[in-house]
Amino acid sequence: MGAEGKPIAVRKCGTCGGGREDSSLCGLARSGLQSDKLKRTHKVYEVGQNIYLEGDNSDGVYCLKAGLIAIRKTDVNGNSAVVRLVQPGEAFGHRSFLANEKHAGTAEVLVKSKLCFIPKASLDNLLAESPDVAVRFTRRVARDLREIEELYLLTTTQPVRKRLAHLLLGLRTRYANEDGETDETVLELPLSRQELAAAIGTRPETIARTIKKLEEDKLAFFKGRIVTIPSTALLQEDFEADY
Amino acid sequence: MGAEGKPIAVRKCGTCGGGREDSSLCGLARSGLQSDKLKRTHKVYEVGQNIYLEGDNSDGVYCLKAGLIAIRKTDVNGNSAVVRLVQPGEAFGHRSFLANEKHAGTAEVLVKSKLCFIPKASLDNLLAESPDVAVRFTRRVARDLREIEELYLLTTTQPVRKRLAHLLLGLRTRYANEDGETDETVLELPLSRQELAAAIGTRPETIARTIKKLEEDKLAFFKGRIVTIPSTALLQEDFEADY
DNA sequence: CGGGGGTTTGAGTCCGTTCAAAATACGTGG
DNA sequence: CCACGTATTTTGAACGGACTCAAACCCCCG
Repeated sequence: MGAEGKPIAVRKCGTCGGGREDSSLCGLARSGLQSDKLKRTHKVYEVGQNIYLEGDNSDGVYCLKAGLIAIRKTDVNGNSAVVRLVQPGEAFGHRSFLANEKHAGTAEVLVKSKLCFIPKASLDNLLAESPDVAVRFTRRVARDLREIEELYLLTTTQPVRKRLAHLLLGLRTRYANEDGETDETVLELPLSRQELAAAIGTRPETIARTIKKLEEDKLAFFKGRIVTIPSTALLQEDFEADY
Repeated sequence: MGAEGKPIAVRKCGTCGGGREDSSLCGLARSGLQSDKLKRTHKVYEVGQNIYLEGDNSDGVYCLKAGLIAIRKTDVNGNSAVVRLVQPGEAFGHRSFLANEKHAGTAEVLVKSKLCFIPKASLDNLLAESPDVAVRFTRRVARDLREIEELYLLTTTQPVRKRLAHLLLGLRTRYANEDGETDETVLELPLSRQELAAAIGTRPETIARTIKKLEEDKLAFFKGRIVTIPSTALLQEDFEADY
């Protein structure tokens, strides 16, 4: 009954930005049910706010429209790690909903964010009526799983320099101004140095020193939050190098 | 329409061992479909064999009945990390099936293993007919996701000593002979030192040295694969300590 | 009894951390 | 718009955990 038979196109949710393919919860939801049964609310959060805390009950699923969110896990001793960066077009909070568990991490706003929220109840209806959507959700989580396994491998085996290069290359897609001609890329970091450090699992001091090295090697230049990469190909090369 | 309405009890698959709750693919499958539509095959693998390789197409899902499997991811430079240890009663290979992707890791047999295999085709039927089962699968992956996030946090923030203590504590449940009286635990490690090292993301030399330290502190004693833990409470305490 | 892989030990190095101080950027009120 | 106070970032120096390389050791198997 729910949804059309063929896979719901990889579509963005209303005003959702570029979006990671197939992650769009909003688009997903809207194609599954009539919008009258699907209560979506929209919210705006300022930098530094938390959308939910580790240990909170899951009350629904979020989809980021604009801004930047970090999902951070903390242990009993206060150590913490940023487990994921949520970029516009991506969903978050879905893991706990799907597992029927409390939130396993805190969602912190790094950049003023607009997001839409679909309450648990709506989603339950949606899932019950539209098996299609369930499959889609499952894929989403299965991919999240692969992604964090990759992050785990990267973080446990590569030095900070490579992890930073990797992050820059990843951010480039969304925040860059590529110069069609020269392969030079200018991007505005959506993160502070501290956040940069947390995102790759190191300290701010190390970030500063690593940045300096990258500049010495002319792979990237940092002026505040503006990063200039003379050649992404070169940076990529450095990232892949086996030194 | 398949399956009874209420949640299929958290049950073990036939001969599957203790099993992690709700992970039992076999039990899951059996309650969803008649066994004639569900083709399960049983296989035995020797130490050192690979059940599937990173990059292989997913052809179905496995459930470990006895033995021990490591899921290892490798990058382009040959660096690798054990992303998960599969213990009896647990499913593996399901991520790729659910995401409809190629295997993202290699399944290596660490201890002679018996397992059952449910081919893709059977599972597709199962999922199509029994939404219940789909939900269950989704939960499974959602929990896998939480677990590896926890591993990520542990590995990026804690020194080898703690990670080793954590692994011992985890293995204890399944492989230990607890002494009801004294809190002393004796367990036979299902892994070699090399595998121990891989499992916590370090080198064999570091494992050897760390073992020595644990023995100096009288927290655990190693004779070959036999580990004696005078007090799991003490070991746990050391693991949680904030030094 | 002689390999041969796995494990342990030793020495030296390196990357990243910690602690502390200096420099810079930032926001707020005057 | 400037000045000030605060927070962030950068720099420096020293430490330390884990790694590398290499050799010795051990245990299991043939």
